[in-house]
Amino acid sequence: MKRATATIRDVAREADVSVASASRALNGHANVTPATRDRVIAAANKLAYVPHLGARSLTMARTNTIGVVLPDLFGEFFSEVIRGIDRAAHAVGLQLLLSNMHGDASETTQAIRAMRGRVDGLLLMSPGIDADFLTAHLPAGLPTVVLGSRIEGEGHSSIAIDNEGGARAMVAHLVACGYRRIAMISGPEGNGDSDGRCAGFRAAVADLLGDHDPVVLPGDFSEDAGYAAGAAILADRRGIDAVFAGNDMMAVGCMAALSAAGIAVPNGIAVAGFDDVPIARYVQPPLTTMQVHIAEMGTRAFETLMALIASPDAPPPSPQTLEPELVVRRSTRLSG
Amino acid sequence: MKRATATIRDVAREADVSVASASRALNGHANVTPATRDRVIAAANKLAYVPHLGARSLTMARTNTIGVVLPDLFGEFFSEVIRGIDRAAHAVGLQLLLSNMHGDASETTQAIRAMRGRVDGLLLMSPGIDADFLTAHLPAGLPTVVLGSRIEGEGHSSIAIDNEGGARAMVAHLVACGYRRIAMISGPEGNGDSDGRCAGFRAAVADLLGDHDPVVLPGDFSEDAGYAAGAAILADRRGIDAVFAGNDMMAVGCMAALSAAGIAVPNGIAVAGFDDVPIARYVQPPLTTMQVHIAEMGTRAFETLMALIASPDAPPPSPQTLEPELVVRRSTRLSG
DNA sequence: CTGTTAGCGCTTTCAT
DNA sequence: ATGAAAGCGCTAACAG
Repeated sequence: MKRATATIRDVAREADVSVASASRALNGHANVTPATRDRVIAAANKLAYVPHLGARSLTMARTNTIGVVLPDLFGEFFSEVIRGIDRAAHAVGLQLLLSNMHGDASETTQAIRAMRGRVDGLLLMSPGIDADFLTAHLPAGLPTVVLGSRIEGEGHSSIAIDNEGGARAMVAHLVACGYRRIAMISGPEGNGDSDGRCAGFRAAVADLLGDHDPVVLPGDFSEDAGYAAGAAILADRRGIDAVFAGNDMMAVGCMAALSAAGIAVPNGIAVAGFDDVPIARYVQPPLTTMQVHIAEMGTRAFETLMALIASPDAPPPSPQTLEPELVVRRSTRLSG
Repeated sequence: MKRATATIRDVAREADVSVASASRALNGHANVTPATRDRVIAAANKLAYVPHLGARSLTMARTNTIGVVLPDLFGEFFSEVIRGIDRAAHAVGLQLLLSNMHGDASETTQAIRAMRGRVDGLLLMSPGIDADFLTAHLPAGLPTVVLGSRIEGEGHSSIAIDNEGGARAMVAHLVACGYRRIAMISGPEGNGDSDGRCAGFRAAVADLLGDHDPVVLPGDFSEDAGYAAGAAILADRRGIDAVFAGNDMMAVGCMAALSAAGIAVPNGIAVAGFDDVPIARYVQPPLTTMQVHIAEMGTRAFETLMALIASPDAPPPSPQTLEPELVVRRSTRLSG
């Protein structure tokens, strides 16, 4: 015989008061006699009463939950964003409704709709999202901030990594180290991060080295792609003395290819990455990379969302940007 | 002027039908004239109607959400469990309400209570949880399965890693490689995983080597602790020819200490870890370790939960166990 | 096939 | 200080 959890009505009856009083007592409102308050508390304990938050949300039109929809991302990134969001959410007592979405944009729409009535706001990260998409698919009046993509339209908040600036910084570092012929390994075609990094790279090599037609090898952010690119460079070196991979995993793969061929890093060819995943400091040699403060992106996105929720008629929230930070390790430092 | 999202009533009015018909049409029930169905759909589109899932949950007494409360864990583990859970949940269209909890057991209680009325079931992972705790703090009738701890009491489901078996397997491997004096670096005092691994280690060295008083150095699962333990071994070697770290990060730290002192791994001293974090394959030499199928633990936990939800009066769900798998890399293979 | 009615569990005016 | 009643948005009998 499975007895379901007691409702506030059971508590009220047990304490011999109205549900109204029970509610007031349970929520610590002022207008309750200490006596009845105690009776209610006692009854609640006796019945092991646990409030039904779903019902409460309905009446209060507030869920104390924020929705998080993320693409199906690989370990590190995923957990870091969540950590950042969670840290901030936890501090103010909010829960996270997660919708890790695999698949395409239509699934994003689904995920967003599934949030209606279950969250007070939305943190959204999905490739290839723009202002039009948002106005088209966001339930009216659901505060939302977009992560990872810069949303230009008004009325939408976003926070993104400055990939372009990061790439420029890396090229500057490489140039400062004395490298003169820098190749890049790009990420997946059409990927926003990859595009930004490539653009920054191109701009920087043009500015700093006068190189208007740098070597850019195709990649897809995987270690294997990095390895292949490394092999390609070995096959047709073209004077390349440094390679800037669009992310760390490709850099790692590239280094493996180089080292398999007996080319020393950084003395033969320098290698740099982007992201600063944990592995970066453990490979041989440790990898120079652009550290992205992923967790902070989550935290700041959350805080922006809180502000949005607090004042729904807020001033136009300009897109925020997060600067990656250069981390120099031995993969680019010319020794001797 | 911020117009809130339309409700089903608005749709009904717009389509000039009752809310009942609107509801039926929207949910694709059979008993609706195609004509009215179309009218309703049209109205819904026109008003950009998005159903309020919170309200729906209340009436249906089903949330299509499962709660996940996890301790505040470090990257890899966290994201892997979630990935495993999410993969399975996504397949059947369920959402995840996350409660990553920092802090102590009382916070666990909080987190659990906060799930009432918002989820159909609970996946719970929290250090030091037992059957008593569960019966005491679980809202009545909330199906729950515990991850990472073996719950012996009846009426509760659990799924845990076989730490003891894993440790035994590792010792067996080490012995097979020819190592005879194996030290262990333990995890944090009182940690369940650590305790299991140490117990397995002790049992195995006793069985296999007749060593009833092996060296066990204190650690806390951190890389630094591993380094310190490595240094301690160097300071007082006692004939140790292999060290089994309670997790990979300590193994990595230990190897760093050894290599800093010029001791070769594995020829001077072999090192093994536990977990198979991504870093394990990238350190030099690559680390032999016990691979734990974390994502699978999540998936299986979820499936167990589904079964629990489907048949609330299920047979006694015996605690499940997940076997780690030996992954041999170069940190333990005697060369030549 | 369709509309009316009654809740789901909770909070909150509005009287008393 | 307390209770009665309305209602959050939706679905599910129950009648027509």
